[in-house]
Amino acid sequence: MARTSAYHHGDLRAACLRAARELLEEDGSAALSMRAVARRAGVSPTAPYRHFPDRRTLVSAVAAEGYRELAGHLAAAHPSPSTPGELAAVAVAYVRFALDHPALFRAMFAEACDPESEERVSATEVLADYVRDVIRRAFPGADPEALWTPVWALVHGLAFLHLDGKLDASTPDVVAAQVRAAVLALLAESPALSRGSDAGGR
Amino acid sequence: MARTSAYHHGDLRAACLRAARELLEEDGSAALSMRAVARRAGVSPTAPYRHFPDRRTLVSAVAAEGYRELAGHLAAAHPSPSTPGELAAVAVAYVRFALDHPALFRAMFAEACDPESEERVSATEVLADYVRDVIRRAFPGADPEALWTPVWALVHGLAFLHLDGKLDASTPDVVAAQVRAAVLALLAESPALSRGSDAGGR
DNA sequence: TGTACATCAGTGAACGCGCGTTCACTGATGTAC
DNA sequence: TGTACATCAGTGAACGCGCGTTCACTGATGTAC
Repeated sequence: MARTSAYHHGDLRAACLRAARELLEEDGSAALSMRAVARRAGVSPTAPYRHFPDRRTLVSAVAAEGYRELAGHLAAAHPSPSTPGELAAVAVAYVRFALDHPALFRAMFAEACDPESEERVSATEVLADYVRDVIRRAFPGADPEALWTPVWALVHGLAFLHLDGKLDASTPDVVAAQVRAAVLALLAESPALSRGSDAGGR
Repeated sequence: MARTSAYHHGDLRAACLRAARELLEEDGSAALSMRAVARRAGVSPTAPYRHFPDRRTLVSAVAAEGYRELAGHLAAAHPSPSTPGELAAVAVAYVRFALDHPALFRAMFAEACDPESEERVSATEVLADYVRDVIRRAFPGADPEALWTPVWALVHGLAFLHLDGKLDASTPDVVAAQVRAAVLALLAESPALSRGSDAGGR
């Protein structure tokens, strides 16, 4: 953190990202404008352009931050899940993240995104790798390449359906139970998948 | 279709919906403004307000139309799927619909929606009922209540991940193969699910 | 069949708004000598 | 240690824009008698 005069902000880039996050969480993606960000960062309307060439870039940077945060959140739920039950806990964390940060989650996934933001692309890949890893550990007997897509899709779909009110999301507990049940229903007893799952107690 | 003078449009409501759909498909949800709709319908900027009290209502009406269309599209893929393979075909149709109408699909699912639009809510329920029905037929031995959520979530998640470029969506065939594989990987061989699946040849 | 009138579906001007972005600028910082 | 100057990160006025929505209005339609 730099010592700052009133004129030179010191770390405007970070302040912009923080402001953007707050706007997103408070009022949704429509509220995330360059001007609003500047306003909230206490800076002239054009100052953010020193750090982000345009709005797209800002949004991409926020989204990338979101991916990293999500990854951290999943890891916190269980550092190295190796049973369907532990995997379900990670799934619950994924859905919870979406519900706790709806606008951010949508910015990360549900908005036209520019494929050119390498920061964004690479952050996505980190997430995909994480999923693959979890699969490998939870289902050592199965082909991770064949499994990671459906598992991610299942969890991702649960997140969105809850987010959009298509499923009951009235309390965290209800959501958690639903997610756990859904994951286990599809994963727990399939011989194609669990071949090694209960041997893998880590 | 009513015969119309230049002044009285005749069926402006329908024309607005059509215009909104086109704007959505051509330029995404940001392009769907009341004024743009009016412009495209060849009518003064405020004429649509005769039929839709505000923008939200218009968007909800478009989304509701989308749900009905999606339901029709699924039914067209297979009228009464009763095996995992047939269910997979329906899943492919679901994802295809999303990729063919990305902005519409997002308007239907990925945008803050007003829960007060009964048209919208009831259209969603039709869709949910359809999924339940499919499950009942494809897995007569299983509990449909326990299954319809994860199955819908899986397919829905596949749709979104493809839509957002997180999975390879370069050609329809690639997508179809991926979706089929994902659905079958999770459903085909689970004893908890397929108990009746291959007896149901219909 | 003809007329009076209520209703309905449009018009068009106007409101106030916030937006993204450009531009020429200026104040602060740090480096070379 | 002191000065000259390049660089950098801000400012603030201005651009043109399209938006949602309001309002008082007017032209067309259809119904009652």
